[in-house]
Amino acid sequence: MAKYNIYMSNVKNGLGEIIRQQRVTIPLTLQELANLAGVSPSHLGRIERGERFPSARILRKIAKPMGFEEDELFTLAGYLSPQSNAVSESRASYSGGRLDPYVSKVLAQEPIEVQQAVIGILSMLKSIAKGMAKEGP
Amino acid sequence: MAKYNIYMSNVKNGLGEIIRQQRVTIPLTLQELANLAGVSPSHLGRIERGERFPSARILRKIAKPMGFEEDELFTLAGYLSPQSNAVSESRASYSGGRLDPYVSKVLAQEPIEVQQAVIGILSMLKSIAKGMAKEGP
DNA sequence: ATTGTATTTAGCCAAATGGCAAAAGTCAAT
DNA sequence: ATTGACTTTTGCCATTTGGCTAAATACAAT
Repeated sequence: MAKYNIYMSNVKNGLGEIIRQQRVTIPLTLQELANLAGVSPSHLGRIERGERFPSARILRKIAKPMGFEEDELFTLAGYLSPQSNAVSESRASYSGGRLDPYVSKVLAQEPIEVQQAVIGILSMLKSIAKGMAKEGP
Repeated sequence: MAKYNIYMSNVKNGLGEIIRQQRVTIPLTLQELANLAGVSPSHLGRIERGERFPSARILRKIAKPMGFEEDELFTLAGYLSPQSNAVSESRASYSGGRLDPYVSKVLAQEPIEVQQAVIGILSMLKSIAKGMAKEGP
């Protein structure tokens, strides 16, 4: 019987499973990911099978090798801030590289293809707008 | 001088600042959030000023009182899985309530208003599509 | 089957987390 | 100014994390 089963019991260990699934489909070995992330492979292994709860620091470290920019995993950040800061900055509109949480929530409801179609449309609109700007308003 | 400044030095403590900002704009006191989340206020305080790195377990706990469903904060999950499982499920296209990370990345580059305009357009398109479906293909 | 190599898991323990209780600020009302 | 109620920070320390090393386990190739 495992030692730290307090949390393993009914929690179904979502995060660990997801990380492992992601790592395997990349694909990477524990050691490779460990090197890329600067974390020990044994610790990663234990995280994946739910025997450890990684700190935010560790999550940060593994985010990039898993396919994301520095703390994009903590777009959380954006996620954590429904109405507050991002919009109320001095330069009123720059997103600071974060995704508005409401936008995110709505989009997440849609099928993947729709999500991707949306940004396809966006890029078309932008290119059109660019063309218009060249001609003048 | 603070004691645990190893990480405070050049990291600019993104996560802590964001959490505090979010908490204050809700608004909640440390104690209130602590009660709601089932975490000690002192620990929360230290997290906010970057003296501690919260574990994933703690992040989960504070996510809901900050305004999100159970582990929505760990839409991370969705975030962590660029091409793998979400799409390759049997029901080919349902997003599972997660946001495609590429989509997220692209959108996050845009100003907040653009992000919101995008979902505005999406909802228009959907309502149009709905109307068309009623008439027949 | 056996050897060799790559990958994962377990043992150990220094270092960090996270809770509790007490101290230090804050601030309004008297 | 002082009291009082409320919020944040600090000191302390049991528990947990996370790295290092060694032991299992998996898996080819011979």
